[in-house]
Amino acid sequence: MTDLRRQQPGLAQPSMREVARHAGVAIGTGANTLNNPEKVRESTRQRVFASIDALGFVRNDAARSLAAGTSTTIGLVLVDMGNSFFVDIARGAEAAFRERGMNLLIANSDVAIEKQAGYLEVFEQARVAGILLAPLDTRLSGALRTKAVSRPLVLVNYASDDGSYSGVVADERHGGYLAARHLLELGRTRLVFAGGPFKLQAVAERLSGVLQAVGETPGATLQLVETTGMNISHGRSAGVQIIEGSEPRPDGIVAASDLVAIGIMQVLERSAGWRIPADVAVVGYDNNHFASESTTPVSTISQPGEEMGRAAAELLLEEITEGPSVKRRTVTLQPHLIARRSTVGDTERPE
Amino acid sequence: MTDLRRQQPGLAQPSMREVARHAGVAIGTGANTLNNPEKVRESTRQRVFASIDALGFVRNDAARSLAAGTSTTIGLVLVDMGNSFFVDIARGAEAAFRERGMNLLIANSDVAIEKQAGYLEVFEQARVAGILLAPLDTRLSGALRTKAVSRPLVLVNYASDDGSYSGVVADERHGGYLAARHLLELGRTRLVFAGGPFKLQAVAERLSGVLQAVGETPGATLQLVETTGMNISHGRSAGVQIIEGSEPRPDGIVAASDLVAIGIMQVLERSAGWRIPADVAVVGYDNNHFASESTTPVSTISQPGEEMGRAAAELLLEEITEGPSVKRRTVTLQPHLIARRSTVGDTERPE
DNA sequence: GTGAAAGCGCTAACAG
DNA sequence: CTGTTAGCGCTTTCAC
Repeated sequence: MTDLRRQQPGLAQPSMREVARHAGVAIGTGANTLNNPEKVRESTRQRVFASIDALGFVRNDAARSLAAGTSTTIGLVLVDMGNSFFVDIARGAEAAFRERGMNLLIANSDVAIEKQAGYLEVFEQARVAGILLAPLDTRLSGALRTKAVSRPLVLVNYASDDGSYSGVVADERHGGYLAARHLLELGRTRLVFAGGPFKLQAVAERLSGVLQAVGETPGATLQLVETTGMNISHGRSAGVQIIEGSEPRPDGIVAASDLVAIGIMQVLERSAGWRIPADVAVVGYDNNHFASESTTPVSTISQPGEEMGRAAAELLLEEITEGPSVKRRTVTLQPHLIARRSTVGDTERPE
Repeated sequence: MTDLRRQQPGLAQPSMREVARHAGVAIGTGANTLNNPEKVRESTRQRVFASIDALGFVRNDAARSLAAGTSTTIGLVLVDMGNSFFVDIARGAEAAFRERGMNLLIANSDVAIEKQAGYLEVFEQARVAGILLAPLDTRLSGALRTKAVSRPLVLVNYASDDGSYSGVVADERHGGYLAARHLLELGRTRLVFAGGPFKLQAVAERLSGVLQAVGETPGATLQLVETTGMNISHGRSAGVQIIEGSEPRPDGIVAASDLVAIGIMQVLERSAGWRIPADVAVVGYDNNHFASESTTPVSTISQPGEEMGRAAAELLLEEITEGPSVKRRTVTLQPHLIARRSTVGDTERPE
């Protein structure tokens, strides 16, 4: 720790044998110093650590995990590192593993199914202690069935269709319900749901929650605007459709993502001069970090990303500890509403 | 590939020995089938692959890398996965390594020096082929000098103070120059530079570029507003300072980050009613993904993140290939200006 | 082409 | 407590 020397990069690493010889002990004692310090006399330990420092020894983890048959690293295959929701998941999982002394290594599959498969195999081959997978919305089955998956594996943001993996998901339906309910409670009755494609499971569930809320409210109506994606540009075209839509004008919009919400708001305000939230209130989804940062902060449904990461980590640790006989299950976490100016106007003061 | 069976998770993995026995060949032949296919007769190879499939064999990479003394994975220690600039770097590096058949594993140090040190050690112990480090702006030296770093290591977004590591950086000074130059060319003469703290190297360099541009322009003036950080809230307080600042009003603002720019814009528009860009034009920095997505898209200096990742990957591959004798160097990449509505108004149509 | 054998660096008994 | 030893699963000569 106090030693500031730096190894010449590329030099051969000293082995435990060399450390042991340098310290004048047997190799087994050297190993015990690292793994079972209580089994080693204080003075011996000091000597060994001194040698470790002096030689710049770094334990070879490939050898360690080969011999011990265990690993202390966890692999996380993330569908999209550019999405703050998944970054939150990673952060939550990392914290949970860190508390157990385990390390989280992340691979970015970048919405490419073959990268996802490739990194799963990398982690398999590395014999990590376990794998966390935040997969693409579609075609998970293909990815997982193509190759043998023999490490403990837990899904995040995806429910295993056949119950063969534990997983953590957010209650999308409830999120949609919350969003619509919020608008209805503000007195809005002519709602629009915008997003898509509807075949995406998450979108379909959010919509079903919206439908439930609308159904519960006499006099409330719902218009559907399906988009081909969930980005800001899709939001813009949804905005155009809304403007050109039938009378009477909607007074509340549930967007299936914050990006869609922002795109819609830009078009409604700029092209049509609609005031937000006076003329129309807008709720987004995801609590993307910029949703609070746009000029009109967007009310949104916040996904419990960090909690989901933590919960997934707990499930995986369970599976690692208890072995394959563990009871597989899916944990559902609740999202919550964050009301901002796009629905409640200036009454809500951005902190 | 065509086999849909799935291993019981947790079952013992078959070894090459078992595969070889199953295929009726010697273990050495099994290894050759995988590593030197040309040395194995076609029919034998087929048999071995069939056994691999049948048994669900997954090569143990710990054993492989221990025996071979080489690895095919690269470690990337990222200071902040939540920052799209660093995500771009990761993406660029990943692509470059992928082309060489290497895998990129990412660790998020999350702006915590001890996590950075911890993950560096994880990668060291794993004997990865090389390490890419996007460190904290400050105190790099401490992190790297505390522990022996013996794997090839290349820095991203940081220049090694003593030239002992290769690295890739963006030309911050030029970025600052571009931002100020843009405002000056639009006829703005009373500029403000907002951001901070100024002791951050990147901020200081951006400022120096701004100073140069202002210095080159007769009649142009510059006012400094130092913030304690680079988030949106810091931008808001900078906005307040600007409003309360001395007459005459500034007509152009260079913010040291997009977040600061957005915070400033929110305050100026909402609290003071200044029109952007009519009264005051604002340039941000970083091209954060939401900069283009806010209601008034923010002109910005775009960091060449992906290119930096690629370049860093190339440097690291060089170092891995040529060994420690390789000539260390720092590659500087140029940022570029993206003009959006916050400076050029509606003449620039957001696509 | 194929097979046998010697480690890679470490862990985990077990014997002193 | 300390030292010895037998592998972990794979790569890699080197004979056959």
